[in-house]
Amino acid sequence: MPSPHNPSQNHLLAALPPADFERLSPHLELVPLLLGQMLYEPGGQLRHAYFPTTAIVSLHYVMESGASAESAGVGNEGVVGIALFMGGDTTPSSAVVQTAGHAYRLEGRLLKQEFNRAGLMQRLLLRYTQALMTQMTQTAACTRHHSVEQQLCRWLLLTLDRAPARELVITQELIAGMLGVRREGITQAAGNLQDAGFIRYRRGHIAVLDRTGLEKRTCECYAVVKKEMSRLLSDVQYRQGASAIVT
Amino acid sequence: MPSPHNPSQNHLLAALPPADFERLSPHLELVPLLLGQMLYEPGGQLRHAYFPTTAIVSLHYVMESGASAESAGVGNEGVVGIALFMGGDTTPSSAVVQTAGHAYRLEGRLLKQEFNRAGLMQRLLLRYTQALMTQMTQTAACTRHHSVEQQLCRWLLLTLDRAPARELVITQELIAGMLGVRREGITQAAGNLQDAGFIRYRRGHIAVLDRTGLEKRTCECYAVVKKEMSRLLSDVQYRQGASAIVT
DNA sequence: AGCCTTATGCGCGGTAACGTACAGACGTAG
DNA sequence: CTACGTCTGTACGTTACCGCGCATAAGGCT
Repeated sequence: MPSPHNPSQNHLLAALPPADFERLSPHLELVPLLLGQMLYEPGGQLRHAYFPTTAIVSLHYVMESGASAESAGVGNEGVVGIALFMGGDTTPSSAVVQTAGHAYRLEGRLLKQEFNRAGLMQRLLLRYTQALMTQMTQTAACTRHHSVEQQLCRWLLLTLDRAPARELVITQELIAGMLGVRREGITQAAGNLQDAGFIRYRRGHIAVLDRTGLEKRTCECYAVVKKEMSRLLSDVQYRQGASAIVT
Repeated sequence: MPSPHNPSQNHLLAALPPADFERLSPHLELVPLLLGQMLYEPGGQLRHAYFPTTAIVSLHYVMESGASAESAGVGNEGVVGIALFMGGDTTPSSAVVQTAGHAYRLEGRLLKQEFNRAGLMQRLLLRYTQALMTQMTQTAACTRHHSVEQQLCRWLLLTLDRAPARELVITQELIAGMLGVRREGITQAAGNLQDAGFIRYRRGHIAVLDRTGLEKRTCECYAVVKKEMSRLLSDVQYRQGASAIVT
């Protein structure tokens, strides 16, 4: 009986040609990621890169005052630890597990090595990084010009796209931390969405009932990020389909 | 009598070892960048990369509503056209000249080629890209949590660091567009700073009289970006000093 | 079952920034 | 040197979000 876990659940890993995959595979270690766990601290030396499968990780900056704001999220479409191959080795922002689940981790040294082969993995990582930048830019613009409710819709949709189920396990308090707003602001916005019949929630669980409704209520930012992601990573998604064979 | 312009005025170009520089140098074309000029449109194919010397370029996203927000600025410490070597070829955001001046431009194809040599230029470009991401993250957080006045201070300082003079040529209207706020908001904040004796301005000109004052009045975001820039690009700055010899 | 932690709901006053409208002031062009 | 366009100052009501405080309820734990 095979494990339900498989590196191909991560799109980047799934997109690798067999030869590259075989080379990395022995070094991929399945690790559980717990809610709230900090994968790396601001300024701390990165040891591993994480390729999420079912987990979702949030990249964000925490201010001196304790206030915080997410700049981007990472799910099974990407990897946590960009700085390893970008050459900075660390960043001033932190990576925190936003949805518990699993990831495959790889020693930083090996990721760098693989990157420097200048093969498909390098191309994938660079294109993924660009997608990440789009997310960051869009987050900044959205923060500036859109309402909390619109931002909540955007966040729910982006998270849902990465989540294995249609129910998210997260408190309003945590969502508030991601968006950098008050908890009460989320309570109110979520209340509106529930009244509209788009979502239903209870103590740390949010079920999405009507995706289309959320898409209508959110701002353009969701679509921009989504479109750019699929443009940049389209071949990644294609190959992911093929990965079932490998399994 | 030599031209006052020199590729080494751009830190990335200045940091190249002579061999690499000689290879690129014949293809570097000095171009004037006019205020408001759009170097590339959202989604448009990038043809050239631009290495600013005296010009400053703003990367920002323009919403459907016409509202906009800057995600990062690029001066002589960097390059405009990251997407060329990241593999996406284009981005949903645009690049607009924020301070008129000059830049050296290089055909996209040649930049890609140089990047793929996997030499120092690649390392520089990647580290610069990481610095850019820090700027984006910080902009998002700053937008969320800090006042218009603090953001104005941050913006002035970052711009000043890239400007050749201590007087900036820009209207309040344009600054408002960068920060994504109302023009009146800038008028008010700038008025405060002038009353405090930190700046003096008149119709499109802003002279900075007291840097230290601005630094005291701004938020932590300026320091974070600045520090990360110098950490990631320290050897770049070092070599820039040496470039005087080449001149 | 009952308790106790933790998540959510709600109200109130405060405020920063918005949208709009208009007046003055600068400086270039004619 | 006059006129006009552009940039800046000011003032209004409006709004979204904040900060605080507390009430209520849900659900895990013993």
